[in-house]
Amino acid sequence: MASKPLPIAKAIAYRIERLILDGGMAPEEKIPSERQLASRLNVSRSIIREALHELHGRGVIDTHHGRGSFVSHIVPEPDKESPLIRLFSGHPRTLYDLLEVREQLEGQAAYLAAQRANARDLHRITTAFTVMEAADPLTNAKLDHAFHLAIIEASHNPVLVHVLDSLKSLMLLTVQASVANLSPREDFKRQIDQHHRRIYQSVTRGQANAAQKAARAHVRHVSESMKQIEQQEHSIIRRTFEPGAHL
Amino acid sequence: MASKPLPIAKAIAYRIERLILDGGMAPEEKIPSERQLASRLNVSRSIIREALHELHGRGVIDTHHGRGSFVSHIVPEPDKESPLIRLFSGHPRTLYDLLEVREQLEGQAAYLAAQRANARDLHRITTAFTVMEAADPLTNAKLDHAFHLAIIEASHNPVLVHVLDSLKSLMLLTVQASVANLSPREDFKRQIDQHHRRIYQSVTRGQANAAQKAARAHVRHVSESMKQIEQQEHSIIRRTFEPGAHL
DNA sequence: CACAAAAAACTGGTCCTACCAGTTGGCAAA
DNA sequence: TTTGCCAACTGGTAGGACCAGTTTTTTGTG
Repeated sequence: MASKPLPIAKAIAYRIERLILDGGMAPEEKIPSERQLASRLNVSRSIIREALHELHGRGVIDTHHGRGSFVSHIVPEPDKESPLIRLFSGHPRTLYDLLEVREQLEGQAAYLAAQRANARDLHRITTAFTVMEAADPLTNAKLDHAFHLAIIEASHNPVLVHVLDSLKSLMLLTVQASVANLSPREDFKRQIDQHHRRIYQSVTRGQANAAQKAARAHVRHVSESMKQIEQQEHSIIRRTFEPGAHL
Repeated sequence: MASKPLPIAKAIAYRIERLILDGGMAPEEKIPSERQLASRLNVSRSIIREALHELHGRGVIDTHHGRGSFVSHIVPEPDKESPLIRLFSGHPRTLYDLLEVREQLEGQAAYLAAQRANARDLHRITTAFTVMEAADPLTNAKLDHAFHLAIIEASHNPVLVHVLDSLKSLMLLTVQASVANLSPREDFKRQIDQHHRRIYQSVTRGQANAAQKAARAHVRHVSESMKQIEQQEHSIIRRTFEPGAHL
């Protein structure tokens, strides 16, 4: 009694989930089109559609007419007030709680990435790093994020990917502006660059412990810098948290 | 601007769900055949099938080849609990990804608790610990959870509390059974107790590093024990995770 | 050259028809 | 009566045709 002849649609749903998990797909990432999946998995498009509907029912993906299907993220958009969002907005202190947790998780991500990154991961990390290094400080925010994301995904731990994504979207609600204010300082940017290089080298060389240490130091440094900024320029961060703030 | 042009399949899924709920259909009750529904609701059978797949994904119905679809006997409670979370359950590998993350965060929680716990925190931790130690192994699960929760909350980091709570509820979906199988082993329980004591003492004495180390070792030990169990008793865990498995 | 409009090339959404594959129940033959 | 087979259900799969949004490319201007 090996196993019951599982219906293909269910099996396909399961395989697509695996594609999402093993592929280290981040939330909001686009899933191959129905026709692509159909030909790639050698089943009819009907089956793919049924499988996708099941996954949608489970809350795994979201589908948009004409655009495609996307991996959903844990923390729903700000529209549905998540208890978290409400808790966090308005309490600057929580920002540092967030960074405290991020320090651990980014460290672990770097650690695991150093151990598990495959050729494709290393290529993506290298690309992100070189692009980021060459870019001007203004457009740096997204590239910085891309670099960190590449490392996180290279950890091949979907739980880590999703948790850090949640934390990130929480931070976006609060800090993005202040990071931008942080960046221009020449010395600060140079320190950040040095951190990034240290992380990059450790990961690509497979030095797990060094990578973990570097990533933790990086987050901690950002956190402490923000604390200083906050003390110096009271208004900036506080304004960001103002109820009406829009980013 | 009444409502967005909701896709027919989604609308049909909603209508069928209402047929089930408003119609007061009992669990195990057969719902009309796909062809019947199609003609009665004036849509193609494809749409019906996609809608039914979505309902299956939500756990509302179960479908059997040649027999029909039936209202799921599991309480279709308006869960609202974990949306994307369900992606993780059903993939054994993710369990260890989860534990991997938990190891870090429980460690950090213990570390922070050792630094920040106030008198009230210490009292709660002590109470939870003593109660747990005196309890019989059967009712241990909840007490164990209470103990860990007390420490996590003593970290005074709301982010940490929330994230670990999410992970915990994830694990409950998957492991509870196997942990129950794990618990009876006398030697295992004794080891666990020793871990708990080590964590307890470190936290209450304010030894942050020791607390962190102990908490990490604890989670890692649980994880490795489960791996062993999995190898020994292939069928138990594997069967639980089988795609077609119904629990 | 720059830029906006049009067109092609995507994406998912719906319908259809035919056929395969399990399940059930009734009817006929032993 | 009992056996066994054959419809007539049920869901499962395939693939084509077309509609309806989105994105990208091309093209026709200014």
